Amino acid sequence: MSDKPTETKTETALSSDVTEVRAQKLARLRETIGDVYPAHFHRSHTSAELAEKYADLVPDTETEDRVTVAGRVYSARNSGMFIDLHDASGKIQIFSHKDTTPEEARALLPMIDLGDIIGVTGVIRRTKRGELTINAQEITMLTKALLPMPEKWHGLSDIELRYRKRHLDIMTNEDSKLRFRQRSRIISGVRRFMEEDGFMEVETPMLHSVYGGATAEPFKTHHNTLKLDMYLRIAPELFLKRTLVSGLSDKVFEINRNFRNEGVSTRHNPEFTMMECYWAYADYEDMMDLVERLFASLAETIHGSTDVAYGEQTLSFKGPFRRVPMPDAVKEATGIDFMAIGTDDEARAAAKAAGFEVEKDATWGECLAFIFEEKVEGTLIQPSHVTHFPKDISPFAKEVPGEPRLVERFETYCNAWEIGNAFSELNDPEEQRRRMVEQLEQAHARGEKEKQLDDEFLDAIDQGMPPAGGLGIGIDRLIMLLTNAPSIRDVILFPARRAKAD
RNA sequence: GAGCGCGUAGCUCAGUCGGUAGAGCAACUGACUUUUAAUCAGUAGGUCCUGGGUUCGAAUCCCAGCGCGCUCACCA
Repeated sequence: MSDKPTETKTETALSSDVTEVRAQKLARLRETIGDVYPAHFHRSHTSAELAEKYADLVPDTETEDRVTVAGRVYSARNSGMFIDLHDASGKIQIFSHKDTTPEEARALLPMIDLGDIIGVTGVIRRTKRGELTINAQEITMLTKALLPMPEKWHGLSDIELRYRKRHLDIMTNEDSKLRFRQRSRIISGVRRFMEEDGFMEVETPMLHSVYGGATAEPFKTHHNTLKLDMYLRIAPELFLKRTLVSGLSDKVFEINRNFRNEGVSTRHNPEFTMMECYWAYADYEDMMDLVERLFASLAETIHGSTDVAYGEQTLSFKGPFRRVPMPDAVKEATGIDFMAIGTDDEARAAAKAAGFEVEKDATWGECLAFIFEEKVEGTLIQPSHVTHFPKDISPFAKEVPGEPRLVERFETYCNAWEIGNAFSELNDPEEQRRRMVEQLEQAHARGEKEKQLDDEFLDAIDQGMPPAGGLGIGIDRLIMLLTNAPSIRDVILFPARRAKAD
């Protein structure tokens, strides 16, 4: 934002009794036990391993099995006699009673606060009420927490705090923890699917000296030694095609961040994760099959079914998805038959007559796309492929044979959001150059004077790129759908926020 | 960027008509000791987002700013 010096002031809680008390306890602990933040601790089991191992242990049964666990203290009852210890795998109860726990271990209890991380060695039993419990014999302070935990029953519910202090959100909100675990499984599921399908993962630059492959506002930065203005990439597309030209692999993909300097919303974060792939000797229909197989596989991975609940809807990711050409969809929704319209003038007139306010110089294709966005997009709830896009808004796609105004492109829609975009990639060097020059002129006319022609890309296409299908999937939105998340910020660990002025 | 809404204790939330702030959890002191949102008694904790204004008096009404949310625009 502004260029005032950024004070790296951490958001310490306001000084309160709570934090002062903890600081005092820390000081006292340092005096009595020495190292309050030891470097390592060996545990014998996680809580989940114990839950599994002792699943058949009946209530009110003791064992002689000595185990060691570690985790964060989430709650304490009966003056610390009962502690709920949480680790990443689950939780287990710790019991410290004068009959079973040595005095020196119990002496530590008053110094333990909710939120502290401790290690416990003791004997496994199951209580009368059925709770798997460790009768503590040794207790080790592993990390003293100086800040209190959020309220135990409601957790952290303030949305701003959940995004700004994600560690507390995940610490206390089970649904948030589950969602980020699912995110991880989805990302690895995409990677596994693509590799099993024969795609090779590659990494292309995120710093571009010429930005392209999409229409969007880039972030600008500068390389000091090279004395070079650079841009955070808005898309990896052109580098991936150059990789395809190289022959490194006939099937390449990349999962990584794109950056767009545009508005934020429940479906837009300035940096977002995209999976793009290019498949030599395939076309856009092959890419449709790929999308359907990928989505079904991910839904199965997460939900064990291709039916996925999102809000009030049940989305079916069982292929094949509905496939509808854009002109047909618009005709169905509005009665306007763009294929029967010959010129840009007639297209604008038809749009106007139907009550759409299109730009004065809008082309036939822009009118078609505009009406599609206005009338059709919002109705595409179940996964659908919209095919046959107008050429004038698709600079990288091949013409539909016999239909020079349309290209072999589709976008996959779900819940009215675009989540996939794919084409039969244009590889005719002369046509490619013509269309990119045209796009550049239009961009300059709009005042985007920094936009440049990517000569290195065009040079690579001159070398000969095999015919190929290309596809981009917005991974964050896909994760939203698969995890029933209402906002993109719910699936991004640390979403972009304004600097907190405090 | 625009419109609407929200901002009160560490956390979750009340706060009526404008009369100077409350509860639960967390914390502290103590009691109790096989609990599991443990229980009981007591104590402490506030820049009511910030700054102006109206008023005898503002958490409350008005204006501006900051932050957040939602919708729209740009975009994916």
